[in-house]
Amino acid sequence: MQVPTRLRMTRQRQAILDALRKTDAHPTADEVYQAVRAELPHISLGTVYRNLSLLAREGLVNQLENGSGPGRFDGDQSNHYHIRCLLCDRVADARIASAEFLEESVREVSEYAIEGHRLEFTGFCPECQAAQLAKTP
Amino acid sequence: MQVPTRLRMTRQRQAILDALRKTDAHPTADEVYQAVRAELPHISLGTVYRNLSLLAREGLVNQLENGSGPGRFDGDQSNHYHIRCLLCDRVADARIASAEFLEESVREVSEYAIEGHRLEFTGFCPECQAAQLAKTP
DNA sequence: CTGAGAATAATAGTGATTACTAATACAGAG
DNA sequence: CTCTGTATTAGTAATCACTATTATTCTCAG
Repeated sequence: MQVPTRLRMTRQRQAILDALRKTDAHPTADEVYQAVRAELPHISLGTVYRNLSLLAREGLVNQLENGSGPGRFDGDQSNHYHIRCLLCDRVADARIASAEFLEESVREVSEYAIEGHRLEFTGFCPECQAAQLAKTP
Repeated sequence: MQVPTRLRMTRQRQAILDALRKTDAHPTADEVYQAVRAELPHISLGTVYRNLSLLAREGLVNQLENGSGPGRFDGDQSNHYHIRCLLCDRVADARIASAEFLEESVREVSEYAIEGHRLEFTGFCPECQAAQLAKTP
């Protein structure tokens, strides 16, 4: 996928994009900032925020809708749902089929012009399950 | 539904709960604050926030997962999904059947202990649709 | 190469929410 | 009903995530 000619590719922007594509975690802006600082120690947090939303607008990355707490970003462009750990807030991919058909049901009962849906699963990640078991034997 | 004996029912708490149950809108903490001030002019915004999350923890109200912007609350205890207007952020109820069966599909492809799901629809409310039409004839 | 305009670093500001603290009010015991 | 202990409150400060501002620097089309 080529960056549109409108968008200059600066070292900072490239580093942010690389950092996101390198991981299968779903980092927050601050985590991206920490990661990119290894390469560009003088990068500004504002630059990370600006470029993440810019790249999201251009469709090069996805911005996850956050239940609460800081927003998270995903370099994986294929559309898929997410599972969020209720204890550590870690996010993993839920590779199930799209549930777009639900929108049709809503159109039948609502005056709204339905455009899309957000679906996220909640639960406990393997690490936190293990930690819970260790605490209560 | 009786409040657990642990929870004192202060005038402030009761007013917040009443305000939420009286409306079918899905007000933000600040909107609840404005509404309750009609009755209790000296109530503090912090009190509203504290009681809303307390009532949510006790299961007396629901806290909507906010995409972005301020959180919203719902006095309606029956479980149902929501539709959010992409332009004005208004929230309406989407009275379709629960899609709990999706969780089973996720359990098959994930190590996470799935506990629930959050589903929200997005679109344009009747008011904003009309406004859009008026702008581009 | 070079210069116009886009992007950056640093910092200040904003909006939503939470924390703190001294004062107050609720609810059960007497 | 009054007393008393603790939960709760009002008011304010602080925090958190993010956005705006601005002077300076960097990119890249020509």
